[in-house]
Amino acid sequence: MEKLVLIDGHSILNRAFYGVPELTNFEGLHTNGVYGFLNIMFKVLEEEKADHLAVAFDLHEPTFRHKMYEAYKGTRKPMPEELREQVPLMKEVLSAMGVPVVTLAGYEADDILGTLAKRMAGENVEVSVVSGDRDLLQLADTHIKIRIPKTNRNGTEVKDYYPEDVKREYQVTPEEFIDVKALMGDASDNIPGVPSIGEKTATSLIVAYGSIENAYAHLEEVRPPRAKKALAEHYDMAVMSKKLATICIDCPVEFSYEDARIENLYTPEAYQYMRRLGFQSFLQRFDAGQRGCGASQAEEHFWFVEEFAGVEQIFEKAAKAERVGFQLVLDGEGIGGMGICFGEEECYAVPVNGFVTGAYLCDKLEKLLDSLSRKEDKAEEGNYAAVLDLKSQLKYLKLDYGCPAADMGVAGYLLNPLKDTYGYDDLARDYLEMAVPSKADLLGKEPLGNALGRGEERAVTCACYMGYIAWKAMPVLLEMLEKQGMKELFYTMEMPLIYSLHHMEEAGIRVDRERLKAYGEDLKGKTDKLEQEIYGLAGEQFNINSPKQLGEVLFDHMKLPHGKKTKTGYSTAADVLEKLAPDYPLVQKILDYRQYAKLYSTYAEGLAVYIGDDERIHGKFNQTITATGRISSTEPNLQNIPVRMELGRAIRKVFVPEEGCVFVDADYSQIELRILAHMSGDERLIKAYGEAQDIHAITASEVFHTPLHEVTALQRRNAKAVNFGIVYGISAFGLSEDLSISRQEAVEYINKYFETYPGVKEFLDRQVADGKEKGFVTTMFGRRRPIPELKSSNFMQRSFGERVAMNSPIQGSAADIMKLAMTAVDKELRMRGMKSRIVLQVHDELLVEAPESETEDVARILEDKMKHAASLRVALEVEATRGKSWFDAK
DNA sequence: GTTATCACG
DNA sequence: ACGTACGTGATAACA
Repeated sequence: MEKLVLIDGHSILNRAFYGVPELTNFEGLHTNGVYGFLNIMFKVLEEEKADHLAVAFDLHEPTFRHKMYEAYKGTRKPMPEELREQVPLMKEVLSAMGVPVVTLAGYEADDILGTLAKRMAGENVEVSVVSGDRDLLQLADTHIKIRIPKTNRNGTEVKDYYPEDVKREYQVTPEEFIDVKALMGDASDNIPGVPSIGEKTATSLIVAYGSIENAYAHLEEVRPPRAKKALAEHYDMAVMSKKLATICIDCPVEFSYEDARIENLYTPEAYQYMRRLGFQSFLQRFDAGQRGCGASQAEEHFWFVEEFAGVEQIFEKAAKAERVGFQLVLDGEGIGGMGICFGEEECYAVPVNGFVTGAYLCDKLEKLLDSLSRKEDKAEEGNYAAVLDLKSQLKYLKLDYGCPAADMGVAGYLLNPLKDTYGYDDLARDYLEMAVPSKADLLGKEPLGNALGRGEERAVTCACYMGYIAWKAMPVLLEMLEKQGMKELFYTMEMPLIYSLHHMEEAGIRVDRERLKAYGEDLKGKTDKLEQEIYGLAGEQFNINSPKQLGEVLFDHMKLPHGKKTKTGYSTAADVLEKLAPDYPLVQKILDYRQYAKLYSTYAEGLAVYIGDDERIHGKFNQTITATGRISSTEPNLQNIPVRMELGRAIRKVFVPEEGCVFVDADYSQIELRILAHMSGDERLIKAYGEAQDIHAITASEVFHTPLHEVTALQRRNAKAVNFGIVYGISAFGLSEDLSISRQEAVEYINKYFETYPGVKEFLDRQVADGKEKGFVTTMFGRRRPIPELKSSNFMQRSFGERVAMNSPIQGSAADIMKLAMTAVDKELRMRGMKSRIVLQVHDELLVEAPESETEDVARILEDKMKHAASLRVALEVEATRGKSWFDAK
């Protein structure tokens, strides 16, 4: 028997919209409803093994049943804009998949579903109706199953109703269900019902009499008296309600069962939609052959070359090309091969094999880049070598400042820094409108190098794409950078930075293994002792690291007053516990335990595994992660080593320079506030920096109209908090939380600040206004941060967007300046042939390991290059210190 | 894989 | 009324 699935379009889209967290694609289009809808649809189709599918939608014009009832109409909540925009989109996506979208003027989707379900069930077809609306239960029949998706925390579960299921849950048959609903009414469907009759009474009446009409015929017997009276007085209303509640099962809808046959949902058109909407997880459903467009075309010209002579030939030809794209295969042990491309029909996958070693490939690539940069008829400056993830290749490829290779991943990052990855598949999708399989699609978790060594086709495809997409995307990306005013940023800031970061990673930082071990053992002792004391005070043993268990012990068992709650239970965050600590020694011990446990697991234990044979940690510094342009640090994170608390700060004693060396540490003093002064052009703030040592005190003096030397510690602290708040995108709530003052007081502080520095207010307002208009904000150097949240109708989202609009230009400009400074320092050290090396960057701080003899020069270079990395209307101040450990250098 | 917490600028 | 400071990454617990 054939199976037909009918979906209630609006109902499922609505359900999906509210069940899936906010989701937008790169254009800022809301996509969560469509995403959730497709999820439900795919799930149902797989479960049902259905061979036919159709989706019914309401038309927007008022429908028959509603019109008839206008007088009683309550106001239906208007559809939020974020959902409204997804309705036509949803229909387009379905059409692209070849799924019939059925509508009928004058009828609701319910009626279409009812009609089609009954019609097809009569034709010996098994029907499933998918809807979030329980009204549909009246349609349940032997061959009609009503399916209602429910979202719980394990995802979506679908509940099925045949007539007997309806009876079990509601005590009435599907037919009788109409009468129950008519009696009780339904505000959201504009069904008035009978006053004073609710669900309970309605059900019992229908269970007893089977229908409204029959109950009325036996009016004298009807119990309770309240129901009898109501039915007697409002019988007309009940009958009218029944008409409204009855779904039409014979409306004149045209429907071709054959058109609803599921041929192939995974069409090229549908694939384009999935890409545009950013639905990565659905892309896998599309087979390579069905992707269409450029992909298969290109694959015809993908070549596998493993013979030495063949590889030599490739490099010969490449040297004559006007543009080359390449990427080394580095996901296994060492170099596994490369992908290289220099024309639509010139894409090669080369494994390491025999004479073609990793060293050989690197040598050839280095020479190729050199020869390309010398060519006289070269195309535009720098536009002839495209790479992906250049930094990771520099370990093998000895390239340095001045090399013409341009990293297309970094280019992609500048064009949209909000993405997670910038692989060839991402670039192909976003900038070439090509759908290509990602490395994970082709190989899963298997290293590409291994598969390439065996000459597997999937590996050849992957390696070729690495070169091909770099090659093909380059002109597109560069043109977009140019148009968006980021070409200079790309070539003069980001490309050179790749080498600075590589040098820093290569240098690594020395760590005293033994001292770290001792530090860890000390912490272990402290935590063990505290653990026992906590069990003693709590009167029970539990896992202190589990917020759930801790919450239960503190707030359920011991009945301590609880503060905030998280969605899963009580909050045990530090700020909550700190309020309790003075009154409960146990809580103080828990706070201490937390601190020690954190230091132990994340720093003592966590760092140890990264110490290499050279006694150094070579962490990664990532260039394409943050939304604002900052660098991020991973494996391990060296940008969050403790400093604020004494015990934590001590760990910096294990970061030490090489014998005969010292650390020189230089950090910018309040760089973000200085940038604010510059970008806002506020004369008073600029003047303050011209004179000031202590900007927070000056701010306090001006905001509170107090002579500078009379500023109290409290006034200074408040001014400092306001300064921070301004940089973060001020909000009265945030400031009041931070200072533990009332919202009203916080508002006053902010107002006073803005009165004092009106230019700052204008600047911040302008960022928000510009951001709303353009969809992005920019740094001093033209770096963009898109802010789709500014368009949201959700207050919280939009407010977030406004704070981001105020913060990003400041944080991002500071990041830009530090990037310039880093590169300048690194270049200078190298140009002078010095041994000193930058070993860490912590946003506004550079740590340099310097031979004793170079110390003074290094300090001068750091101060000079950092101060003069950018020219602002206020001076950039840099503080340089020295020490025999990172701890001492602070 | 997600959540809560906490380390840094 | 809504429920927040901006930007990160690592860990442990828990589903």
